[in-house]
Amino acid sequence: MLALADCNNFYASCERLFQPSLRDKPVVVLSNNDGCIIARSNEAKAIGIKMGEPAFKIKHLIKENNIHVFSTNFTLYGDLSKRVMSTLRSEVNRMEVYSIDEAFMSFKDEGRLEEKALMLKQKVAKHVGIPVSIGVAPTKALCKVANHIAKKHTKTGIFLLEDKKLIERALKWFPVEELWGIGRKYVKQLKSIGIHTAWELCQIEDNWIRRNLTIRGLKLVKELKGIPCFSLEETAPRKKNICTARSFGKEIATIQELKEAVSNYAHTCAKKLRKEKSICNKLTLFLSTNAYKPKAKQYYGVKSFTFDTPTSDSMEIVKASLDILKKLYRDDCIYKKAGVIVGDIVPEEQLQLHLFDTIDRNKRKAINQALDNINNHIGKDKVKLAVQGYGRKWRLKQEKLSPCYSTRLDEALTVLV
DNA sequence: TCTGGGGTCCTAGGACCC
DNA sequence: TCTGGGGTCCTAGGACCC
Repeated sequence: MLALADCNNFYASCERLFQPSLRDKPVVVLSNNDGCIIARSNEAKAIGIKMGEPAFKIKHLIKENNIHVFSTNFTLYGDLSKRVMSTLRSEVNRMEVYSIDEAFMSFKDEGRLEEKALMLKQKVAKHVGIPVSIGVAPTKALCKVANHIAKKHTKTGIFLLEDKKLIERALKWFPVEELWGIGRKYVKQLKSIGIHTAWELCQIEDNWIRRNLTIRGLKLVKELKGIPCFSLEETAPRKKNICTARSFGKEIATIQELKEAVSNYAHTCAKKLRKEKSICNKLTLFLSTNAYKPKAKQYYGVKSFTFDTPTSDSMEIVKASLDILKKLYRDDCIYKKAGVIVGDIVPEEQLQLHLFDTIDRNKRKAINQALDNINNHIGKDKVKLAVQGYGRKWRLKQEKLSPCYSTRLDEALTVLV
């Protein structure tokens, strides 16, 4: 048996954790640049705030209902996620961290599965303070179903889906659009042929599923029938691509400002590569104008570059990005977004040298290591490349940013006794 | 009228996830 | 005024090989 633990309204719960007075209040968290709603407390959901809704469109609702708004604070969420995961890990033998707020765990056939789930939930609540729901079932897809039921239709936040009859009952009621792996397009296609529930999906012949929903759809159906097709992946596989992309706080037009933004994104990609002990062969840069301004001139530029020798060197990756930028830049456009993607990633130790390489790679490695060490010690980007600049204009808008309570000593909560 | 058979590798686009 | 970011997997089709 497997269990899926999923944090309830994770980002909203993180923000609330340090402001207990918001416990029963509507809370929302915004995306980067304070753009869209990406998390809602139950109270905010009840008011009718939708996921992904642009914040400016619901200003009136926020005001009328006194909804508490937060800018996204990934440092905080990342740290609390780690704490939730380590608490769960302390109680199970095998676990897969599936996302920032979800983990699959193996539950041995030791009976009393519900009690074990309840104990886990209570331990996380006590040690970290984040509410989780847990679904227990024989396959991952059924765990997703069980978790959904646990979250929406139980008081305990625990649901066990083991008994064949109970599984059938659940699937006959479970809407196809809530299934894991069934997105908007597939829902439309399925509904057009009269499939509305998970159970009905399971009645379709395999060939049709295979043809229309690909092999992944077929695996989903098998999992719903209790045949495991997705195994527990205990170690995260090496990333195949790493992307750093941002919309700018304000639109920018000059190549100088773009250079600053792009070199910062490129440097971030390089840092992420080094953290994973990976090197990349390929670099892609893209630039885009504001697609929400249809009257303005629209442009989307994208171009890739292949390194002769794979690298994770900040200087090399920044330089290559700026070379592409020069080629993509058009001075008759106003830009809203840019991004750097490094791909074709291999492990650092599999470095294939190039016969005519001109860079002293050992020296560069030492420089990058020193850079990372210093910045990890005394603060992000305290030492950086000059080209990264001090520009303010393109930086994120984060007007409602909460403190990094759990990762910065100077932002820790002050308690008056 | 009618033109083989058996492969691999790469990429773009589309679907999905959180 | 104002609309996120970061990923994966699958498939079809093209280019190429013998």
